[in-house]
Amino acid sequence: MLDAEEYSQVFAESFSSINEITTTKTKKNKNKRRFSDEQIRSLELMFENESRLEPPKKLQLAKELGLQPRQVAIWFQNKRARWKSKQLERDYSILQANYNSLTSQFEILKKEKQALLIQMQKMKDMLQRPKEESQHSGECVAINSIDNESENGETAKCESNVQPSISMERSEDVLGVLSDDDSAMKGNYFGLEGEPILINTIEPADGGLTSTEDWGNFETDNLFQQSCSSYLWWDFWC
DNA sequence: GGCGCGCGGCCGGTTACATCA
DNA sequence: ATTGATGTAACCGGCCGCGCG
Repeated sequence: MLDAEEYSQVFAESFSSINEITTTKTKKNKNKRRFSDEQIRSLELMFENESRLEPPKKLQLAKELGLQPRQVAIWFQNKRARWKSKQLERDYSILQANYNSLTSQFEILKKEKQALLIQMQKMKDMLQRPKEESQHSGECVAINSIDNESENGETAKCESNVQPSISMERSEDVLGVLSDDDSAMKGNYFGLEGEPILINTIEPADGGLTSTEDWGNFETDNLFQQSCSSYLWWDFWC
């Protein structure tokens, strides 16, 4: 804090050197004069080394620059505030870039998911067709035989109530999960579920997960491998 | 050891002024 | 010459840590 003696010293100096004072007035006695370029350079240089000044250094710097210690202290306070404000802007830009990157990645994933759903539907139809034909003709369907053999250890009999291991009911469950709202999937893929881990997902805008280059190398096989270990609805593929 | 008190420093916000387009 | 925007030195009030009695 500025004591009375220091205050009086500041004002005495300010009012005595009229040529350096642009204006002197106001009820708050604000006597502003901008620091010289040389003073600013020295202050900036010191700030780069340490954003907080030890009292002895503050006194020394003030003496060297012909300023009051109080002025140096205030300059550092203001500088820290300005730096913090700038830093916030930088952080915001990075976050925004990462968000945009994640959004585009998610859109790609969504399209891929749609393509997979269509593919799955086609396969489902392919499975359904032979079953219907067998019901009409009374013949066994090869796929049913294979499945029953693998489960029961013996050749399956041609019974209409025998269900394939890949049941349509289950497939529909799978589809049900898949066609559920995107937010669940989004959360699982991007770690948005539960406690926010925003900081952990942040990557530099020029690299890491968020880079389009990496995304270009993204392989769905890896996705399936990862998913198989944690998502039951991918059992179908495993 | 816990407490109140004064002091000094910092911070967020604000004011008043300088500068520039 | 005037004016609005921007930058900044200085200030204010509140908070916190520290030393001391």
